[in-house]
Amino acid sequence: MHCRCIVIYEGRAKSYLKEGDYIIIKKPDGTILIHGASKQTPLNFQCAGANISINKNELISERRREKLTIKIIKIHHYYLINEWSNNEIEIRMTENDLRNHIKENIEELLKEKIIKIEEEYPTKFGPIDLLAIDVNNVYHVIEIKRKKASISACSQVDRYLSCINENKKGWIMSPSISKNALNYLNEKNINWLEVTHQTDI
Amino acid sequence: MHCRCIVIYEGRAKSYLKEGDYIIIKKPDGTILIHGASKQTPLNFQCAGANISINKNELISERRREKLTIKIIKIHHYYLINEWSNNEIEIRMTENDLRNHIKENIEELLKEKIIKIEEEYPTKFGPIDLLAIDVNNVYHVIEIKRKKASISACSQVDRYLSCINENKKGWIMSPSISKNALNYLNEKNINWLEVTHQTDI
DNA sequence: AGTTCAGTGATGCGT
DNA sequence: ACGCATCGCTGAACT
Repeated sequence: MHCRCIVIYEGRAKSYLKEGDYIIIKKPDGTILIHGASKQTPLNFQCAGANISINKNELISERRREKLTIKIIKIHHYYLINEWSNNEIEIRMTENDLRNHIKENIEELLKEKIIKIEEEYPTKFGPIDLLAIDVNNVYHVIEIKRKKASISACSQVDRYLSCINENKKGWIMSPSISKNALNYLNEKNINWLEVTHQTDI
Repeated sequence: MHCRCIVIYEGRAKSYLKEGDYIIIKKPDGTILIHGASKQTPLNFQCAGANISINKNELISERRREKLTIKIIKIHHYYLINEWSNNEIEIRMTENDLRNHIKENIEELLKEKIIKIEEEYPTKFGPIDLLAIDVNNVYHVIEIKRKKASISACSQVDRYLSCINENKKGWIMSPSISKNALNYLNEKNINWLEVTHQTDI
């Protein structure tokens, strides 16, 4: 629907969208999107599962503690979508793909004989992406990032290392790493290894 | 536009969206959105700044190293948007709002006489949300989160504290905090203070 | 229902 | 450009 309207939101935050001409999309699952003439993200929205009611020229969408109110002033165009697919998209080159690739080539990457490897190994500070134990009983704590690793990734490894009471070595594996992150690593017992996505799949 | 199509993306990742009936939105800034019948997020998209070309029944959008290809099979409905506002949305209850509130009430919150306070104080590991210096020359390093603080917020404070060579005290101020984060705080010289948003504005 | 984490995150701001 | 932090992040998986 293309219309002139005002949008008010109250919930996790509060927002006010002043009168203008916007595109409003309502999906069968209760999702509402209000799009302006630019940007990928909607100006306002309501997520799936909302209950929609109409009061005169107001469209009200409520969901848990969130309320979206659209005051409709003039409808420019209305279109009802009869055929609308609900297919999922297939995505590759995710962190998971990279992790599988690293796992399969772990001995070559670490240049050690590995006797055990665990994915998402739980610690009290969160799960370690890959924990590899080598033949000398050194624990390799590996954090994987699908794109450039930043300083927060270093802190993650740091926290995980503090949970391991064995001989240990920290690793960040990513296609690239920020300068600050490298500086931080140099002050800690953590290593960075460049890994690339398998794009030929 | 409502149409039957197939969408292929190659860039930061790769994706394939199988033939189906979807809603395609093209914005004046080059943004493209492909929406399925559910979810708030688009199935595929291209961000602002892309160049669009048409080759027979294929719509190709290129931007830096990203290429989105839409193979159009059948157009069910086409609508050209003539009046489309580019207004911005006003949002309140953001982190910035919370920071201002904390800044105004800093002495009451810290229970100290404060002689100097800085916002976004720069360090080599990033900017400190609020740095308050009290009458005893203790540096209070304050990290603010608008909602539940997680363990990464603790690491942030930890990194910032390592940049201060004075008597110092670390703080996280947020409406709530995760269990893991509290565990981490207890092992460090960092405090958590519950603060709430001013919702009456 | 809460919690945690990845994401083609996007977006904005600083250097 | 890169680096960094926020977001009503969303969505998904697990508890």
